[in-house]
Amino acid sequence: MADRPSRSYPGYPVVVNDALVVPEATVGRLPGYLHALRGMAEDGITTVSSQDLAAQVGVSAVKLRKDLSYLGSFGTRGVGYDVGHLVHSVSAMLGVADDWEVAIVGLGNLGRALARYEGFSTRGLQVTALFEVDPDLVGTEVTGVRVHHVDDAPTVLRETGIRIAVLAVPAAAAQSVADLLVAGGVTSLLSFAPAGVTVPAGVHLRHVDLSAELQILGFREFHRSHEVRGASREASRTSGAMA
Amino acid sequence: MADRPSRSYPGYPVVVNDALVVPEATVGRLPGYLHALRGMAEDGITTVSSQDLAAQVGVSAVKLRKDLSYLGSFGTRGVGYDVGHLVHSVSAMLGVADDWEVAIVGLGNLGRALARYEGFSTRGLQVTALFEVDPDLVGTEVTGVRVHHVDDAPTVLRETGIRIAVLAVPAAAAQSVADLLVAGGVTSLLSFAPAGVTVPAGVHLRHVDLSAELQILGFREFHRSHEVRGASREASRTSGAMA
DNA sequence: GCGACTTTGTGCTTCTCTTCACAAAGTCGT
DNA sequence: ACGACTTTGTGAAGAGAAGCACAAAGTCGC
Repeated sequence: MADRPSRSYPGYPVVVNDALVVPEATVGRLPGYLHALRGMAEDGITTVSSQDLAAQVGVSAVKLRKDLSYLGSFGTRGVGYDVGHLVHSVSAMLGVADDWEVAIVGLGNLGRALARYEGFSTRGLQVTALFEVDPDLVGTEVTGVRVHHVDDAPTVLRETGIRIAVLAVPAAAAQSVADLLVAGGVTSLLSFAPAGVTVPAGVHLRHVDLSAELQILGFREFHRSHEVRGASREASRTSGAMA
Repeated sequence: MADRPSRSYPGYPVVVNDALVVPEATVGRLPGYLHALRGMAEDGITTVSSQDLAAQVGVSAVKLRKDLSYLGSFGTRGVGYDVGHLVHSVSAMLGVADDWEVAIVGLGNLGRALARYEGFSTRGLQVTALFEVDPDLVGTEVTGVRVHHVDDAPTVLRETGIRIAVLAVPAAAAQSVADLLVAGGVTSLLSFAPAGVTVPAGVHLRHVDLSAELQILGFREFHRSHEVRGASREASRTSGAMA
């Protein structure tokens, strides 16, 4: 316990010269684990088996264990994992310690909804800057946060040092706004625009297309004639935008 | 390719004995292709190369070609693809012909935003039913659609035959509401709840966790010390210069 | 009509993620 | 203390997706 920076292990790599080797897929599931774990902690649960936690999150137990193994966190065989310890491990890995400041660009239906979404604050995310083009909105406040003009984004972003931004603008404006954000020093971008956005290497881009999600479901409905997949027991399919 | 009787005929579904042979990953990209193609069609563009289309969507050209090959659609070597034909092929594959009716459950920030989102209609999706628990909202209308009480979901869904639903309720209610929807005959579910939801086999579930998306970006920021890995995974369009 | 050039289509390789099988390590009842 | 039972951790196998290289098939200029 205490601190164990290195968990040297026979074959499996966790740290290679400061570069973490955690599979992309695993990272995508960590937030889910953390959320479930926190809920458990609040309920006073101190120990949980991979079986139970996995069921709650909706993944297989083996997958969960393998994921956790990358964190170097240890459960106790025959018992399970210590919830508090796990919360700590996963939080540390995700860097939740620092609250990340996030900017939202575009205050249409979606942008406003995101700005007001309470779910962020409890997850270490703080919306501290808003941008719009509509002059009627610029200068106003949404949930206590000032709305800037999108043209001022580079300046404001640099001043605040915000590096994570959410793109909730129309498809047509997506690319140009993205460029503006990158110019402002943003290095992680979450785009909701139904359009392809390209960014310089080094900038992380994730894309969530709501219409596409539904169209994919429509596709499944359309071709509903395959009982072959997955079959039995809990069929929980998580997916976000993957890139 | 003269030697082996590959697949089907000009431009049509690739269905083999009821079992669809289009990779999951490909399906996930089809909506993006379709969107870009429609834009091109509107601009009067009649022909496009895999190179160009891929760049616009943000994937590699080879990936695009392979994806399209599953549709059995044919481009012309040395020229490219016929936009109109491709729009038709992809639409047919996605089943966009029929407009899918979609129900939205939960009219919080996110639910309302989705209900008002204009992007759906142009993509073959029609929001035709809304559900809430808040008695103040039940009975009202949002963008011309009546709001029902969530308890009436099974009935309403059965009457309307809606099979695709969007879950935009708090985490705590997610599972029970999902059960209700499934009881109403929903077979495809898109959940925004930050909680694991399990559904019976045969029901398709997709999960989008907005907080998780940002947390993943936070993770990348936190561990930004690894510009090593293949650098640009996406086609990088550095502002200004060309490669 | 012919050769240079373009662009598609795909077999094969490579890589990543998932699943399986099982040993290791611990608990609990008696 | 011991043996039955739980639950973790992980090597190895399997599945799926991505990328490379190249042949096939077409266009265009002359």
